[in-house]
Amino acid sequence: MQTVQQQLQDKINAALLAVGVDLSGVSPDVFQVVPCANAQFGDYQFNGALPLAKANKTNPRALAQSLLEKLDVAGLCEAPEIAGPGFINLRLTREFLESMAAQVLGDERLGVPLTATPRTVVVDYPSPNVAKPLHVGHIRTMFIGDAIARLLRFAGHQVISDDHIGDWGTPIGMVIWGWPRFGDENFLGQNALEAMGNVYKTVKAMTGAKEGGTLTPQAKETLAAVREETAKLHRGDEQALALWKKLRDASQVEINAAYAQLGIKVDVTLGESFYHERLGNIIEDLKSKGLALESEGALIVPFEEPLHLRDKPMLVQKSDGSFLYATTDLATIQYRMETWAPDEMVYVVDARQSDHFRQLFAAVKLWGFDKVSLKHITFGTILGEDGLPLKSRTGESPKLSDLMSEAQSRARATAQEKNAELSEEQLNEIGRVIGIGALKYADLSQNRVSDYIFSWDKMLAFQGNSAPYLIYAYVRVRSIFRRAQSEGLITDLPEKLTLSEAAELDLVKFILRYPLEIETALGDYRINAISDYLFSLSQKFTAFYDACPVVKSESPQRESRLALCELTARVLKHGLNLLGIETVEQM
RNA sequence: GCGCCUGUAGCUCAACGGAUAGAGCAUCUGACUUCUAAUCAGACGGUUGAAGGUUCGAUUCCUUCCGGGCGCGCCA
Repeated sequence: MQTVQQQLQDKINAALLAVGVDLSGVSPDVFQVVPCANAQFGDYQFNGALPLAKANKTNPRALAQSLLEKLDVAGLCEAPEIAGPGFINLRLTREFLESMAAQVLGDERLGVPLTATPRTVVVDYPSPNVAKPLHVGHIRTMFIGDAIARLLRFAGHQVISDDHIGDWGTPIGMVIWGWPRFGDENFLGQNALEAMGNVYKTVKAMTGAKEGGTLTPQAKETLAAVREETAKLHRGDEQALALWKKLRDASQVEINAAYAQLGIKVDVTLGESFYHERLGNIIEDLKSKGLALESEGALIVPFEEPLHLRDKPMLVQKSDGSFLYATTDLATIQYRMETWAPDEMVYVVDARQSDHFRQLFAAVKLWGFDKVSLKHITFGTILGEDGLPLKSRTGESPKLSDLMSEAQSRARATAQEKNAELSEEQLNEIGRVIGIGALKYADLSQNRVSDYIFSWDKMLAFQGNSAPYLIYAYVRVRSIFRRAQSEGLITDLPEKLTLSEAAELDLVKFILRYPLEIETALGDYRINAISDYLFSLSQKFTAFYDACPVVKSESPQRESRLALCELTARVLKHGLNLLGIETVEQM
């Protein structure tokens, strides 16, 4: 089905054609029909008359007037109006809204069209390092990455979420070297990530020990030993490999458990180690193509463009012959191209790695993969209360597992306090859904590019603009339906709604904007467009809930309001699902 | 030094180049014998860091300056 915006757009386009205005030299997004920011002007507006007037050497109001004469919106809108300097304001008719709402209700996709240009997209997330514990700093890649994957899938794209875990670099080398010295075998079985994280932190501290600004002799010695241990692993040394496998598998179990608790779904897990056999060939290939050069004993890929990378080459092989992150990333891209031939790869990674990805993407282009679109979807850093980034190695950042259990127990306690009729089982489920949902919402409702300071109260907010607020709106609908059911008032959904109150009209109009919000969010992966929309939707529903009795109203208004409730609930549930947030039936 | 990001209400944040810059929290006033008050109605709160520029129109784009964060060859 066509969205409201598309229908209006078609009418405007036809009018533009009929008037014969010169569209050249004006950016196409100027012709977009958009929702009015302020409802007092109308529901949608067309602002194109202003820029077009200039190109056509006329005045905007006159141009808007001639457009109006050719604009046929009968059946959709009331008579259009020209306002201000030349805005054309469109107000949808009640009849149109009544019939559109029923159509959307009958549509599995809630009125959201499938993309006209499906792509195959690899989404790279969360890609944690197996040697370090998961802490709150990891939630952004998990939540944002997962939401992007869900959003793309819903839009009709082929998505492969690929967890590129860090299991072959220096961090795991540190743990392998340190394990016989500081490792706790018993603890490994109980909490692998923490057991390994402890060793990692110890070794990291040892290799970083400084005196008067330079590394101590012991630190240098340890660093050399770690490098040798890592090199042994990469050479295929049996002992190192056996220990590596044991440690990696143990931490993978825990990583998987965390994903399961958080509802993070990855399609494939292909860590760095998966690519190690390719690395030598890649170096040879880069050399033979003249892309890689020797510099200070190491091998680099230099760049001519972009300009700021001119003095910033990408290092692909260390002077001791071992490989780096960048090398593995090249291999990963090669593998993905061979295996899935994607149109796009999306890396959901902290903004601090921007330079690395610029280098990588530039190198990949030189290397010959110039068709695939490579995107680094950056996000801001989560900072500690001191305003500095959380660091896993200092161990001072809250652990992800603590955050999850705190969220769930607070949500459970609140539910128990609010509703005495809930069973133990229900309380546990509500605690889980609301707790995890609140965490996700706190992160996803924020513009992804900005940093934020971690705060328990912010992450676990249960009032106002928060997941519980949205889920509560959903629960209220379910509650109405339970009541209606018990009173025998459930009938087939009406073919068209019967709208009279301002709150009803307002709600319907907003529901019909869902496709537009999905489109906005997909534009540059701005997930908070969805959360903002859902919050406003919940506010509008609550206003309706307060103003319009449902069960106690008379037919056909009752059926119409039930339909409107159902529609709201479905959009809410659907939108929350795109964010990876579940719903409950009662709370 | 170079590069990227950022500066909006007391706090945390929104705002495809569009009309009177919006929410939440906090503070204050009200609303539960009512389809669940994890709620609602209302009040208070702004020189969008500063100055220029482009535009019919700038929180949004450009320039400069000021403040904050991050990154910059053998880590990932």
